[in-house]
This record gives sequence, C-alpha cells and structure tokens, in this order.
Amino acid sequence: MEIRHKRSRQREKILELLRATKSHPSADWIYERLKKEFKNLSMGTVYRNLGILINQGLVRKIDFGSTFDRFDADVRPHYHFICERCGAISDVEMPFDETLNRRAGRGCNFEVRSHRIEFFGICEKCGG
Amino acid sequence: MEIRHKRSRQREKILELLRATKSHPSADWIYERLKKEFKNLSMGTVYRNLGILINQGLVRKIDFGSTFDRFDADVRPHYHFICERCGAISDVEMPFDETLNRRAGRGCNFEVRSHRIEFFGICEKCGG
DNA sequence: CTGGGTGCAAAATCTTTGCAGATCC
DNA sequence: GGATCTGCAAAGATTTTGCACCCAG
Repeated sequence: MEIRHKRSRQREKILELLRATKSHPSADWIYERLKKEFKNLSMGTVYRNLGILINQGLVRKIDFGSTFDRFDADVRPHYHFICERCGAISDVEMPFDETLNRRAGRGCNFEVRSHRIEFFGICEKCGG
Repeated sequence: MEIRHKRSRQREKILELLRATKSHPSADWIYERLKKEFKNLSMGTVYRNLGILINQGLVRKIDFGSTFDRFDADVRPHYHFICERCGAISDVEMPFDETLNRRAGRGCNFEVRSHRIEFFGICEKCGG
C-alpha cells in the first residue's frame, strides 16, 4: 500500500512554491511558474506530484470534493454534510449562524457577505 | 438585463424534480431521470435550465465557485475567504472552531470528522 | 538494476456554446 | 412573428492516464 517516493526536483519545487505563496494557486499557475525552470514540464507531472503531496499531507486541495457540481432547490441558508465514502450530500440540522460573517470580517478589510460550511465524514449508510 | 423567460416543460420538470429530492443531485442524474420523459433531452438543455433557475434564485449550485482546484501548503485547519469579484482566495483570521463537528453531528447518525468554511464577499482590492 | 518519475499525447470528465429548427406568447 | 428553447454536436476547460524513456537509490 505504502509507496516509497524518490525525491524529484519538480516535486520539491512545487512544494517550495506553494509554501512561498499565500494565493492558493491553481495547477495551471504552478505549471506556468515552474516552466521557467523546467522547460519541458508537463501538466501531468504537476498533477501527479500535487497528488503525492496531498497524500503525504503536505498540501491540501481546495475543491468541492465531488468531481461535478450538485444542485439544491432548497435555497434557504443551511449547511451540508458530505460523505467521504459514497459522496452523498445531506443537509445538516444545525441552525445557520448569522454572526459568522461579522466575526470573520473582524480584523480584515474584506466585505464578508455570506458563508458556507461543509462537514465531512461517514454517513449512516456507510458507517459501521 | 432582465430576460423574459417562457415556460418550458423541461425547466419546470427539472425544478419539480429538484424539489422532490433531498439528494442534491448532479446534472447527469437529472438528465438520466428526465430522459425517461423527454426522450431526446440533451445535457445542454439541462445545464442551460439549471443556469436559469439559479439566476432566478430557485436553485442553488453547490460547487467550489472556481472552475479549477486550488492548492494550499498550509495544512493547519483554517478558513478561507473567496472574493466574488476576482476569485482570490485568502486565509481568514478566525480561530478554528473545534466544537463545530460535534455540534453538527448532534441529532443525526453521521460520523462528522471535519468541516470547512468558506466566506464569500468582496476583497480589499475589489471593494470601494 | 529496479521501480518510481518525467514528458508527451491521448483520453476522460464535466460544462458551455453555435446553430438550425421547434415552441411559446 | 419574434424572442426563447431544444436537440445535436462540436468545442472548452480541467484533470487523468498509457507509454517509452530517464533517473534516483
């Protein structure tokens, strides 16, 4: 199960780059940036190495979890639970916290208008 | 700016279907479901109508906001702010709420392991 | 050597778009 | 009739994968 990874200049540089920036870049940004150093770099290499770094817990992917969009006809503010095993999305019976936006805006100059919370874990069906 | 929309059986059925389900379906699920009724339905129609319903505020899309994944080398739990105008992602200086998982799990049979909060609004650069 | 890593290109996914013809008002 | 909608197919955008060669250990 455990794969022993050799070092690779590309992977080391990707991690270094990610650690040096606060902008939460996309794979493409990383690719363009590293291409200056590795003239023949390919996107495959970028994605493969990002995957390895994520597995090693050194990098986190900010995505939706699902590979496709999901749609909801309940437009009232509410939170979601996403099962990490089967991908099912359920509503969470927790009151919507109206104070959160204000608290998040404290101490920064962002105009916080809304927020979203997703909980992750194992759903009833998938759990023991 | 305002576009006057005619009725369309397909759009009405999509909304009806979304309202009747709690499973937060994908476009493909909707497509497969509606295909039984509209033999020649196309994905284009599904996506176009979902877009209209979203504009009308009748449906919400659960996605990441960005069309591509973003990566972060800061693996400590923290929250993100996403600018709705320029798409920039910043870290939010708000303490991570360890109690949230437990509170979300209350009253349901999910095993809540983690959570994520994204705040949306206008960032310093884009704001007046 | 050997197995992981790389570049390249093709494939796979998911979503959007152009167009001609059908439909609603 | 005219604007909107639909199906179809092609194009887009992003990510993944197969393969032959390369390189670290």
